[in-house]
Amino acid sequence: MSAVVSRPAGLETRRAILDAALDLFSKRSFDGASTRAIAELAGVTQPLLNYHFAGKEELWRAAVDDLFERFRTSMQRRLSGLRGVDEVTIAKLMVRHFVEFSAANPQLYRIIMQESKRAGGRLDWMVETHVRPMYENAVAMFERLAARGKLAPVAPAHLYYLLTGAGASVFVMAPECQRLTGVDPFAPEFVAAHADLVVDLLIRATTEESA
Amino acid sequence: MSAVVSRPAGLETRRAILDAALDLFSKRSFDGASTRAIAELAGVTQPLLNYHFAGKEELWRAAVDDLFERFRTSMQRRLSGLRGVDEVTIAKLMVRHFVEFSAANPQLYRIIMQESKRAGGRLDWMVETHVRPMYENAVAMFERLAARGKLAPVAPAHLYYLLTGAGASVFVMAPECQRLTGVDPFAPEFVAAHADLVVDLLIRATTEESA
DNA sequence: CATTTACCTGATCGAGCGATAAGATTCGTT
DNA sequence: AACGAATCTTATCGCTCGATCAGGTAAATG
Repeated sequence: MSAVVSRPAGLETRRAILDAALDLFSKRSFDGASTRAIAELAGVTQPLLNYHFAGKEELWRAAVDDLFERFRTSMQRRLSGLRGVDEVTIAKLMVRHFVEFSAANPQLYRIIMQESKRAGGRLDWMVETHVRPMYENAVAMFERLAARGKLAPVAPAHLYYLLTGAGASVFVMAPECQRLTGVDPFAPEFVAAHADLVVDLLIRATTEESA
Repeated sequence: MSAVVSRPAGLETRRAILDAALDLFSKRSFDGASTRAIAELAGVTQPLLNYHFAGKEELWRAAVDDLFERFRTSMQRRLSGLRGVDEVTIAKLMVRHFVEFSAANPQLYRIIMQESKRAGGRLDWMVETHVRPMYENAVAMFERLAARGKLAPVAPAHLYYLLTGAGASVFVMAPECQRLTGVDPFAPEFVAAHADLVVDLLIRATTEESA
């Protein structure tokens, strides 16, 4: 029974709740993020979450929907108007965008990793609703690269987790990285260098070079 | 006030509690794993956890100690008696062992990733007690490889998170991998192939080959 | 055999959890 | 200005959490 949003104040509040929920769900996990903490961060009272969303689980789903939607649209925007461009270049752009998005929105892979550790309803829903389309895009990219000899002919499961793990882990674990190495992984130069590394690792540079 | 363990039954119970705690802490996070659930999985009653350990936090620390200790000893055993062997071969063995250990004990990187998302006392303790020594070993390995031209001269923070993320993520996220791709990442052939891939990615094969 | 002490359990505490009910308030509509 | 729906709050429910306590059982010790 999510409310019929029809006034600007309601939309703003919804937005604030979603942002707070993403922050706390991603850092503290589903169980560790209390609805009271989310409400406080959003600047509202706790029962209001149940007015805008049907319950904690549905708030989580709405927040995850919002985050994946942002990833999809940003990727589409990045790749729009590149119809004639070389496929290897497009693949590099896709990988680079994934790394950059993971740096700007570490919540995405924090939540994915959190839920992926344990079988259950939330994982099932997330995989079928959001992860599988992402995965199939990645697999199609792997196949285009393999057809051009730019990728070892390995099962896509290896490449997918290799790529996402290598590209997103630093940002997922940013507080540890900061404390362990003294380096801020969100610094623009670090993000750029990391994206370069991941691109180079995945796509063996042979002769041509782009982006 | 951890008890002075001096009878075999106590040691066995301690072991069962630690195993249950590792399983649930790693899958459900610190907050999500209730002491009652841990006790039930260990086959004991809940107040017994407070007899053997001073509280939830200290149980967590004991479990994490145990896990890192297992990693250290298994790595030492793997590398013992290799004093004269080529350093590149040793590096490959280290990376391979890391991947294989992450497959056999996904709890390690599940817990590391969980705690690394959020600054706090548990992260501080874990980094200074366990992660930093591991990291320094890795950095020393990177430097030996770079000195032989086997590694791009990149800041160790990049390489460390690249390596660990690429090597451990599949196993951390095994339930998702199973559902998403139908592949069981714990199957021996998958583990071996993944280790090969990570080794090849990190250490650019030039001419020689070993292990 | 009696005593001590390590090991373990049942009962229960206060605190925090997610959720709901009832009512106040705000704002677009007429 | 008045009405009604949308928005938000205060108070409170039942439940589970981690922790404590008093007591029971069993094994090693003298």
